Amino acid sequence: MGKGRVTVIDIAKAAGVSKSTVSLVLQASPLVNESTRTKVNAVMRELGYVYNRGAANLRQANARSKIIGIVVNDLTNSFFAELAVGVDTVVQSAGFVQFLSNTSESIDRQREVIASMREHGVSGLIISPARGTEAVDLKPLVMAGIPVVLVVRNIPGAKVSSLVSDNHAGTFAAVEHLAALGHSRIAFVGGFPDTAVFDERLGGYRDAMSKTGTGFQEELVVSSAPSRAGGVDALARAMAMPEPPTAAVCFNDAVAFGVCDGLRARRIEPGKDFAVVGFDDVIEAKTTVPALTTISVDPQGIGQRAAQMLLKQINAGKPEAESAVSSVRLIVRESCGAAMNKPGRKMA
Amino acid sequence: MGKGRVTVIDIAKAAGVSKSTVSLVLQASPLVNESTRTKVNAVMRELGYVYNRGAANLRQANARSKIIGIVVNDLTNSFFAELAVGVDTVVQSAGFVQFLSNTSESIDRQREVIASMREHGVSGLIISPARGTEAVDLKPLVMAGIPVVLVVRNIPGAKVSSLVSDNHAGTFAAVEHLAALGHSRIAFVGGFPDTAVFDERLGGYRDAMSKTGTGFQEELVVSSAPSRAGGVDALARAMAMPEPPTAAVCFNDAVAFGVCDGLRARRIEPGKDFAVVGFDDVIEAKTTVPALTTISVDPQGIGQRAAQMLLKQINAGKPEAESAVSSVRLIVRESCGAAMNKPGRKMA
DNA sequence: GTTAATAATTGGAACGTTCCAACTTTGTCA
DNA sequence: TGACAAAGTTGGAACGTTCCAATTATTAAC
Repeated sequence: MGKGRVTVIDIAKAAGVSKSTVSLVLQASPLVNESTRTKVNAVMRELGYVYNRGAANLRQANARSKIIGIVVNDLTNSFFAELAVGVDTVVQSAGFVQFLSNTSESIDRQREVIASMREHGVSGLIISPARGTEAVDLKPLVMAGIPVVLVVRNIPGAKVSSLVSDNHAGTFAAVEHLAALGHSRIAFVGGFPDTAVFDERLGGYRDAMSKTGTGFQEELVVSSAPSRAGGVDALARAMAMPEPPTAAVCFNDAVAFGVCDGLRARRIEPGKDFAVVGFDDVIEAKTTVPALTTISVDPQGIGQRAAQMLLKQINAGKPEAESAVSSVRLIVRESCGAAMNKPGRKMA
Repeated sequence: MGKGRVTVIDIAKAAGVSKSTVSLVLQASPLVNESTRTKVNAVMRELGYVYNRGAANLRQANARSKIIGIVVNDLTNSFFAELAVGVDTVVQSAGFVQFLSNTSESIDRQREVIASMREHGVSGLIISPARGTEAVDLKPLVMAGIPVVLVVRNIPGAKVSSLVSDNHAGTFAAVEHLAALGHSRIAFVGGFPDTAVFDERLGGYRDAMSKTGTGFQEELVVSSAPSRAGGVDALARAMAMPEPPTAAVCFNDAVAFGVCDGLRARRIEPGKDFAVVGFDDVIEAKTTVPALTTISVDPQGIGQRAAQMLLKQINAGKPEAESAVSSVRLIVRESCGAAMNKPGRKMA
């Protein structure tokens, strides 16, 4: 039981050098003699020294800490969990460590969390903003020169970097594929209408419906919470129409799973009697039955790329905002009927 | 663009008081006059002051930082994502912030991550250890007096707190339920045999099989990776037996989903022709079709309780190790056949 | 009007590190 | 030999905060 913690001074004393030398060893400076270095390192191990980053980056006011913060709006959604894993892999290998917090779509919570991270001196932030976040909420961060990368949801007017999926292209491709399979009554299912992501995905759907000649019809858009339960609910409303759809492009995979659940409950077999396409390609998508046709956005990849963008900004010194769009691709599996013998043209 | 960051001294100067007074305001000390407090607060807001925790907990060597670390072995598993959310809710409301890292079952990574957290001065750690973690790996932490709560997996010999589910009781109840429904060939499916959790769950299964009179048979234990894919694989091996099982108690929900997938691929309807019971009660369990009968362990609840245990230790000062078992209960849904008319006695 | 108690405020020292400029030692060259 | 450079090493100051003991201002009591 050492009384206080062991410091560089203790090490210096025990190794018979000055604290300055110990500090140089810590920073792997080439200035220090090899034999001194090994001796100091030995003493550090022996005394169980642990580096105090707090003290360190108090002194070096210029270089900031080795912490990056990541703020997500719903960690229980596996999309974000995977995104966090992607971020973790790259920041970790750059010697950073990650602060992760979950806002549960609460703006207040988000404000607290970001404030707390600033207090801890994060070098940068990766944020998937809560619904309703405005450019002004990010103002203090850019004023302070803290690099920020927005992911998943962009915020117009905020002068920060962003990395979002090509939502428009995703749903566009999904509709084209379904049309090629012979579907014409294709619904757009799930998601909250007041979000940018919803607008983009809906836009891709709308444009593709127009282009393929079937035309866009407002009634085929059925919104809901972007969750499995929301999917079940939305499908019920869709099937209650006078002329129900034969296929659905879903807001995300969670909704798509819900749609499949709802179909089965009605004795309609997804992939056979009805085509379903998701969005995100979460891990479960390929193992579920029927395997889900979906738009792959590679959550881990996005996390990695966002982390790289952030590190670049941190190292560059001046935060040069940069906008990137992560490309997506359609992964055809069973739930759209393409992998079966015949496309799902016969309806219940 | 302020040149340097704004400090208490800047605030003091602008408000016409001393830095000590500003410090007292920061700590919400009752010593300071109300009018002074409001003036100082106003100035802080005006100048955009942000508290420097690094400097603060450098000075107060006794009270440690307001950071708690959480280390999980697989963040992509939604069980752990939910656990993290549970931890977050309670530590956040106690004014702490959480460091989250993912080890991906790598012992080396785990060591790095823990070292990094120590450097940042975490006040305590919640750890779901990577496979193969030994008591000696935690030694430095207990030596340093850093409170640790192990979750999910306990490590014998480590003198730290732990919170694990009552695995034995869970599988025991599952078997009893299936036996009551008329099953006798009940398999235990999935999981890696070299883990404590596996042993405990298998133990509950074994004891219940003996008690119900059907007896324990080694061949009915089919291990695999604890994932959806592992479940598909294990089921294939189980159905290849001369006398295949009519029911399965699965290592966890992921495996159970895989088993359902595998059954459907064989045109066997889970919940009707074959009974499936999972373990964990992840969110998807109740919305999937058929809804999964499972052992509820409430991941968020475990996270919350672990966080409470940790905070208690942090506040107590001396880390008094405490072992808790989180009780579980059987949630009967459709996949075991109980909610249907007849239990699944007719076999393929 | 003096003393005592209370309320509010304050300057300096300390926390553990890094930076800087200065210093010592050793080696090289004219 | 003296001058100079190179290689290592070093003490003190600084970073932004909190703690402590001391100080001043205010009120209460006699």
